[in-house]
Amino acid sequence: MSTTELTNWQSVHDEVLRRIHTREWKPGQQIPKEVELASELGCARATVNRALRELATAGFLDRRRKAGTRVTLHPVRKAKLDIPVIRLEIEGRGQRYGYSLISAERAAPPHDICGRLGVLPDADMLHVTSLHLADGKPYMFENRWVAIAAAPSIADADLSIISANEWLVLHAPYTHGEMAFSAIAASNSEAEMLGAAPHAPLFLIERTTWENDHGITYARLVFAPGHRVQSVI
Amino acid sequence: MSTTELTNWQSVHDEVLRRIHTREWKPGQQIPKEVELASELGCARATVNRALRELATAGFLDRRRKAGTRVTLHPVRKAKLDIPVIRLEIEGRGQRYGYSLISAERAAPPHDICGRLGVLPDADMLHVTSLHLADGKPYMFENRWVAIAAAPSIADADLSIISANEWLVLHAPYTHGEMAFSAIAASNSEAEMLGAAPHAPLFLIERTTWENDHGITYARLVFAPGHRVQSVI
DNA sequence: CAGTGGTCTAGACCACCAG
DNA sequence: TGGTGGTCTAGACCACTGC
Repeated sequence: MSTTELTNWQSVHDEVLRRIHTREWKPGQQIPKEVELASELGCARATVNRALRELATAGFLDRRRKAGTRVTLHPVRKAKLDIPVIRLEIEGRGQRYGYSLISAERAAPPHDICGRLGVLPDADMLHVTSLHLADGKPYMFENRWVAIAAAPSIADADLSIISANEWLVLHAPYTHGEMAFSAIAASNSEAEMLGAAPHAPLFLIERTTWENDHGITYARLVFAPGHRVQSVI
Repeated sequence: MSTTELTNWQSVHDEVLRRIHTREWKPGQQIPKEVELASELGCARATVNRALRELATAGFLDRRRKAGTRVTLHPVRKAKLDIPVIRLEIEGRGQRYGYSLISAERAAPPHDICGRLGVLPDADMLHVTSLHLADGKPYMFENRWVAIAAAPSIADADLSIISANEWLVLHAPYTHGEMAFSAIAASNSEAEMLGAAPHAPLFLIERTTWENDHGITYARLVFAPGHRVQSVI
């Protein structure tokens, strides 16, 4: 079938993807085992393994010991979304980044924040609101709660110079987190700050991060009208 | 340092992540080379390589030949987002899936669709609108354009039984695509169909897919009020 | 139980690129 | 141009799981 030998994992990867795509191997169908493919293509089993493993992670193949490898029936495509620091996101568009702190004060967390982060109602927390600008125009309004216990030195940080977002990235790495996208109607204050009409549809990102099941921060990011988040599939 | 030997790539992965996280290895700092780590941890270089490669893909490490491996300065976290077929998305929540075709007719594509998909204005296209239901309630309104040239047999499909979404997944796999999220105000027709107030903020997903730089379909998916897309970081 | 994928190893060669 | 990561190989043992 193949006149030339495929001796690197990328070409094996591409060849297998081609066979899936051309329906030579149909959804649900079992494909040759690693040893067979290796001998057919003229390479080591480890090479085939590497290629098939990547395809399995990408959702094209289902692999199970003893049962073999099959083409996924309902491929669940995975979108990959890069999440840079806001400043870099804006600068990456070739725009000038601006930032202005609105408020920063210690306060007891509201009930819903406690639930999200898993902290006690009497926890010592920092409540920060700020506005991020692109080319001088409002870009995003940030409303954030930080558990001081998880990042004590933030109490000494000058958040009028560095955004809480960026400070946390530098000083309080998280082990895992959640992100949620939705659409909301602008509140009066949000509308005013972002230069939007009251009740205008705004894009909202909520982000919660933990350090080993220890809540660090919850951020509510409201974007100016027209904001789009793009992703490659 | 480590009393026990780490002989599998996952433990090496975790150990390296631990050192990054505890600031034993600081952002920007160069970490030991593969051979050194391998001998320190008591495993083969390939094992270390596997672990470091995964960490680099995840955005924690920057690796370059000759320059060595460094802890990423501004880690760009990657959100992973699963994109199942709508039916499975709804059933996955334990809800009953419903579907109703609203319209399906051949038509010349509007100008903006031509641009997005890269097809000619006189291309033969199928315009499909439909409503997806969860537990009998409106869940998402789908407005889709399909290039018939890219999937000829869709002309024969009975789209009142199987959604265009699902038909395409089964019969016209794509090689790559784009997805964009945003917030819009409900149009009158959208509001009526989704049971929302006029001008209510709605969540919009636009999805465009290609097969080797050959446009297949553009879909505009408007979700019922309150829709959230969640993702793990 | 036996077959398949998952992984580890030791060694080798190569590609890239910083110095 | 030499050092570092990227990859391939042949062989081995193991873990899971369908039969």
